[in-house]
Amino acid sequence: MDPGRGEWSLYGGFVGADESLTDAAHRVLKGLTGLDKIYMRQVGAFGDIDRDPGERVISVAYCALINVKDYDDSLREKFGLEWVPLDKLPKLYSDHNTMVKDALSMLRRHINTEPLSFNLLPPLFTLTQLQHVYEAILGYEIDKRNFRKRIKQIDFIEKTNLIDKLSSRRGAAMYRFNSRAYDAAPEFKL
Amino acid sequence: MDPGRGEWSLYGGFVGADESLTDAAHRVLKGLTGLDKIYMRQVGAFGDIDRDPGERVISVAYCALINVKDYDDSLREKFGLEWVPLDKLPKLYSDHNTMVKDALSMLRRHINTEPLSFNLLPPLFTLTQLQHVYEAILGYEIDKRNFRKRIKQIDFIEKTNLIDKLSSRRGAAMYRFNSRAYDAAPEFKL
DNA sequence: ACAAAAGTGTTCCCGTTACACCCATGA
DNA sequence: TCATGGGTGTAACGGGAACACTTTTGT
Repeated sequence: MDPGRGEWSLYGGFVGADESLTDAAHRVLKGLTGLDKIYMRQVGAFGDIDRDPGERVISVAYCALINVKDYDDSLREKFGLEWVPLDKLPKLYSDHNTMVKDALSMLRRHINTEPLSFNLLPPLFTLTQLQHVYEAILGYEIDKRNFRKRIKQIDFIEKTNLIDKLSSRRGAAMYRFNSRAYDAAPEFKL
Repeated sequence: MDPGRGEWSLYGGFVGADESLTDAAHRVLKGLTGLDKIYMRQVGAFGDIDRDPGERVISVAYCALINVKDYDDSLREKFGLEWVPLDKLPKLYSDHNTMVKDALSMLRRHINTEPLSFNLLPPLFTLTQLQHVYEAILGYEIDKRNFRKRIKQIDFIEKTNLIDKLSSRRGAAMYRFNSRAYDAAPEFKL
């Protein structure tokens, strides 16, 4: 968002006396996007003295994954927010660039350990869509055959009988994240 | 430490209005141990509402590596502290067990990426000592030959001509961490 | 017919692991 | 001489990366 300080910044809020950090993060996110029950992880606490020229502020950054498709754009305009591609990220206010950097490396570290990707996809998705999510998060391209080989080994990504005819002439099989199978399996490694 | 609540807890302190989180962590550690310029990393912020039954407290946990040999034991008694082996760690106050767990997994994740180990060793050390540090942090035993093979590839761990005659009859070559070489090398991976 | 995306196996390479014996020395 | 820890090489394995062509169908 643009708070009028001459630099863009991440959106934030204050923690209420009777809510946890996690609750506060979800509250802020919900107010901003209308979305709830979302993948969200703490990035870390930022506590340099002069991070905010006004008063002393300690911030705890959180990282959430939301699908822009689910997002009500009128909220964006209402709050003066902009979506920015990571490779076009400008210099941000204070230490916010560090927050983004830390969040991103956390995402990359977790993508093979936690079912992140499904927060960015509709309930039914094609393997190509899933691969695009991986490539977006990792920042490089993946070999299609190797990727599909890996996915096939994961038992909580289920193939359905449905065919998506929108994205290609031939049609692509649609897959589904089976959260029941995921919860049952103690072995992570996506 | 034992704050008299009936449960052991980690040691903490409050952040001053004119010091950063990092500075506060170092200050507390120094007051407690006399040690400074120590490897220290933030573990995370802990913000549940009822973590402290008294008043609302948000804690930011830090993890430091200190060599007990460097530690003045009179400080320990003065503050009522105890060193506890991880496998004997009791149930701690509030969410402090989570802090320890998170700190440990962070250490394990970083041991191959950052020169952690040297904070736990004297300036000159034998390969067996270094291996013991690895085993202590990772929590399992490592094959001696494979370990030494890996270490040999690392150019910022230097063999010296000095021989340690204390730990064995035969004597073991002593090694040194070359911080100059480390800073010069952009490739991490210890 | 052709354009556009879906789908499919094999080979190679490299890093990790497993594994056992001789050496030097002080007591 | 023997007990103690120091020091060394090789073979098997497995996961990851590279790589190209056929299929389906709407236009």
